[in-house]
Formats: sequence, C-alpha cells, structure tokens
Amino acid sequence: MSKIILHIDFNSFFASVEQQANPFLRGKPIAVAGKGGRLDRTVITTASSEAKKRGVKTAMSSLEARRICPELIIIPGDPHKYSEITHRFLNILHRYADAVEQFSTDEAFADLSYAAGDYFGATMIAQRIRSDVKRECGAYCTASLGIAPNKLVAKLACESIKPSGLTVVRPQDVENFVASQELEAICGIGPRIERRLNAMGVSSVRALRQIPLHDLLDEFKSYGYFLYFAARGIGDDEVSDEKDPPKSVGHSYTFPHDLLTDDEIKKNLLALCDKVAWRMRRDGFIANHLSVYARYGDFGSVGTGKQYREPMEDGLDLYKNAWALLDRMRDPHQGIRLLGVSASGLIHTNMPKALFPKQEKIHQVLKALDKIQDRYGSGIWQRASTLGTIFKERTSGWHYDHEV
DNA sequence: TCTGGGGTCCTAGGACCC
DNA sequence: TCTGGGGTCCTAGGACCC
Repeated sequence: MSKIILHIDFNSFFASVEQQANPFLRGKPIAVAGKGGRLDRTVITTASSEAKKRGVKTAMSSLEARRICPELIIIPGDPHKYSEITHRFLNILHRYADAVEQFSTDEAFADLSYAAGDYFGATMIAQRIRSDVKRECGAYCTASLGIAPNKLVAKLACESIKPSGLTVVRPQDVENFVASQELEAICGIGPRIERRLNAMGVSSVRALRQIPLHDLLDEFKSYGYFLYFAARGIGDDEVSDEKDPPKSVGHSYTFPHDLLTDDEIKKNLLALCDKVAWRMRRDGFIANHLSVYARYGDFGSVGTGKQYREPMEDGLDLYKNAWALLDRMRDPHQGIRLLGVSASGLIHTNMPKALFPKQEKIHQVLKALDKIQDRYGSGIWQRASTLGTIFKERTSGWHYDHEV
C-alpha cells in the first residue's frame, strides 16, 4: 500500500515574510541579502516575485542584482522573523498530518496516508492547509504544494508548478511524470552530477532511465543506486516526526574588507567562536571536534578540522583551538575575506553545572550573559578583547524597539 | 555561475589495533 | 623484520540541499 506524502514549499519565503511584515515593501522588487552591508560582498538569498521578474536570482551578488534592477530594495535577513512563520506553518501541518518533517526553513513533508485515506481526500486537505496558511501566516506568504507516493516525487510535483500550485501525482502517473522532468529538478542531482551525466550522453530523466544500473554504479559508486531509482520515481516515503539532533553548529562571515593583521583575525575569530558557543550552550551541547575555514581575498581557501579529547563548551576554548588550527594552515601573506568556525562531535549534556568545578564561576557568568543575549540579540554583549571588531552584528536586526 | 551562510552525507586513505 | 586480514578512528575533501 503506497503512502500519500505532501510537500509544501513557500514562494520567495524570506522576501514574502518581509513584505508581509512591512506594507511599504509590498508590490515592490525587494531582495533579502546577507548582513555584510557592502553590496559587492553579499549575495541575494531570496528575491521577491517582482524582483524575479526583473531577473534577480538567488546567489547573485547584490551588486549585480542592483545593476540589473536599480530600484531593488535590499534588506538584511532576519532569521528570527522567518522562523516564527516556519513555526506557524509547521503547526498547521501537524493539525492534518500523521507525521511532519521539516526540510528547511520554508519546506516540509507531511504524511497524509491515514488522515486522507485517498488522493481525493489528500487534495481536500491540501486546500485546507493552503487557506490556513493564508490566514495564519499572512496573504503574502504563499506556498506551492505537491502530493505523491514518496518524498522525492512530492517535492518534484511541488516544484513543477510555481508559484502557488497544487500538483497531485498518483501512483499510476509517477513514471510518466518523473520521465518528463529535467535532470536538475531532481533533489540530489546538482551541477556536478548533471555534468557527469551529460558526459555519459544523458541529458534528461527519460535518458537516465535507459542507463543500466551497473553503468551508473561504475560512474557514481553507491550514488548510482539513488540515480537509478530516482529516474523511476522510486524514493523514500518515511516522514520522520522526530527531529534529529544537530550534528554540527557553525558560523561563518565574510568581512567588509579583507583582514590583514593577526590582531584583526584573532578578534574576529573569537567573536565567531563566541557565537557558536552561545548556540551550543543554548541547546545544551558540548563539542569535541572543531573545523576552521578561511577564504582569501583571491577566493583561494583553506580548511581543517581536529578532534579533541576534552570537549569544548566556552567560546574561549573554541577560540584557542581554532586559532591554533588557523595559524598552522593559513598563508600569512594573504588577506582573509571569510572566516568560518564549526563545532561538531556534539554531545548533549543535561548537566546544569560546568564539567569542572573550577569552571563553575565562568559558567555562571556565561549563563547570565546568555540570558541577556536571548532577550536582546547576539550583539548585546561583547568580550572586551573583541571591542573594535568588524564582526559584531545583531541578529535581531534594526527594527526592534529595544535596540539602542 | 566572479562566488553567502546554514547545514547534511559519503568516500578515500592513513594510523593504529588485534 | 616480513607478511595477512579485519576493524575502527581520524582527517581531508567532494558533493548535495536550502
């Protein structure tokens, strides 16, 4: 008995939420970008439908976007605002579905097998979901929906009519529907895989179906299985209600200008580590692995990681190790455009106290600072040693009243 | 793809163990 | 000191997603 899976995907999510929140932005070409502030150093995260019509695309540099659409309004992203809407639409799905799985900030899967009974029932539910979304998330937050026997095809269906479509692919239609799709439409076929498929003479899903499994395994190793089944619309239909604990927590930042001195680099690295540590503490994690990444002014990059015996908890712990890693691998003659720090090997800890009694005091101080930060945003306190750092954004942004 | 920021998973190869 | 085979841990790096 095949399942009935729904996929929901919001249209221009970040931009729509901004237009919902601010009537001035409605009907205008707007785009959400990073927080760097300099157009040549940020890219467009999301373009509103008005901006898309003018050619503005995701991942385009903000400078380029402004060039092709001079009246484009570029807004710094505000994750708090978006996750509020995410929360609302997940709640709506939970009302109707047996299980709901969040896929990203603006996408989710829902298992309707039991609740809907059949595809007709599922269509009815999808329409109710859509009207609930309109009412509870706002008229500007519109979504596309897809219904199919598994997640792969449901997502494909969802994407096939944008914006604001509802596409139903019944089990008997799966093969034809999938065969009619572009290779790149399949979630799991990116530019590299597509290029390699092209090199094999494959430029459509239909053509992919003609390739014997052993040829795909030769070229793609075990990923060949995925490609073979995906081309036939066979995919995972488990919608897992349980959210997996995070595997890593990281932050990276592109600086308004390249960092040249050790002093600048250290201060910014510490600020990043504090940010990572703050999230780890908030979610109750310590970490025993750390990765550091640097991108130079010329876009060359280096990265490394290391596992540690002593788990890290404090930003200063992270920083000491991060600096040691960075200092060892970096080319001191190159300016640094981007720094990234990621903690993994996460261990959940319910321990209310620090691991070592000696650290108890500092732990208490950090907890207190975290409380302040939870309330006022991530830029509200700063180590004295990072004063004068370039990287000191405030995650809650410019529009909150309590910002000083 | 003149290239941000948040993640995930997989594989290869070396070190080390029995 | 040489040789096997199996297993695990670790790092590096590539590919994908939004």
